[in-house]
Amino acid sequence: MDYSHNMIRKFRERGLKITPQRLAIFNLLDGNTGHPTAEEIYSGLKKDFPNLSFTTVYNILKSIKEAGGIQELLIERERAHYDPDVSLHHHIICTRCGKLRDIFYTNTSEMRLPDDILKEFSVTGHQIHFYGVCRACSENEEEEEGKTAVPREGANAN
Amino acid sequence: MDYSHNMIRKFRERGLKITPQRLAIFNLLDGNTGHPTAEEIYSGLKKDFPNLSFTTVYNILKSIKEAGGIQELLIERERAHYDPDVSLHHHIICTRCGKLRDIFYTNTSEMRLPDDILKEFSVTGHQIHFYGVCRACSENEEEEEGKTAVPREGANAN
DNA sequence: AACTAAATTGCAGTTATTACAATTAAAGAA
DNA sequence: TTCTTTAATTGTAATAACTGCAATTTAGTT
Repeated sequence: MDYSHNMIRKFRERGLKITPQRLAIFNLLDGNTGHPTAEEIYSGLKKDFPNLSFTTVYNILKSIKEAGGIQELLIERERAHYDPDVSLHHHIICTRCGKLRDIFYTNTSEMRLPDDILKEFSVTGHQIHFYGVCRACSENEEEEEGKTAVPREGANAN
Repeated sequence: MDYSHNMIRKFRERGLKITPQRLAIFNLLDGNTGHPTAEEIYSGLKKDFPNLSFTTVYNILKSIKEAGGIQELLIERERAHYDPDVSLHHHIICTRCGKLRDIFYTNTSEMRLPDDILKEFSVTGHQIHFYGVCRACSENEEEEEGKTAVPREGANAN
C-alpha cells in the first residue's frame, strides 16, 4: 500500500499519468519478494487487463525504474528480474533451476572505489550477485547420477 | 602464452580436443582486458577462419567457462562479456555507452553469507557490478542539453 | 593409414526485448 | 461536465543474442 502511494507520488512529481495498468503494477510489486520477470508481471495482470500489451509492461517497468521504484536484476542471461526493494541487499541464484533469494547483508564495507575509476565514472549504483546450486537441485543431481551409467570422464556439463 | 598453455592443459585433462579454433580463442583471450563479447570474438577469428560458425564460438566459450578459464559477465541485458581474468575483481559499466572497466579492489571484506543462505545453497561464485556514467557520456549530454530547447518538466527520459 | 568419438559447421528456431504507428484515455481547462 | 491536449496503451512487426540439431569434418589414437 505504502509502495503504491509512494510510486503514485513519484509518478505525479514526474508529470506521469496514473493509469489503471500502472496502478496494477504498483500493487503487484508492493511487498513482492518474488523477483518477478516481465513475463510474470504480464501474466499477473492479464486477468484484469485482457488487452494488456507486453510493450506496456516493459514501458511501465522502465518508468518505475527511472523513478527509482525498482531494481532491474541482471543476474541470469535469459531475462531480467525486478525487485521493488531498492534498499541495500544482494541476491543469490541457483544456476540449475533459477531459484532467486534475497541476501540481507549487513557487513557491507564501504565499497570505496579506486580514484581512477571515480575520476572516470560517476557511479549510480551497484549489484552483488552470488551463484550457486540449491539443495533441491544438488539432491536431484545425485539421484540422476545414481540412476544413470557412470558418466564419461570430462563429459560433465556445467 | 601462459594462459593458452594453461587452457590446453585443462582441456586435455578434461579429455577435450585441441582444435585450431580453440587455440585461436585461447590466444585471443590471453591477456585480453577488453571484456569481449561472443560477437567480438567471432569477428576477431573470422579472418583466420572464414567458415567459423557462431555456434562454435559459443560452444568453445562454454567449455572454457566449465574449465574455469573465463568469467561470463552478466552486466548488461544485451549480451554477455567474457573475462579471462578469473581472479577476484569487479567491474563498472557506463549505462550510456557500455564502456566496461576492471576494478581491482583489495578492500574486500570476507563476504560471509547468512546461515540460512549457506544451508540452502552451495555457493560457486559471485560478481560485483557497478553502474555509472562515464566522463565522455556526461560531457556529451551537457552539450545536447545546451543545444536543445528547455525540456518540458518531468519529460526527461532515462 | 584407418578408425572413432568429438568438434565444427550451417541453418533454422527460440525468446526476451524494442520500435513504431494507430488508437485510447488521463487530467487540466473551460 | 465536456473539451482538449498530450501522453499512454495497444498490436504487430522487427531485432538480436543465443540454442538445437543433423550433416560433415577432424583430432588423436591404434
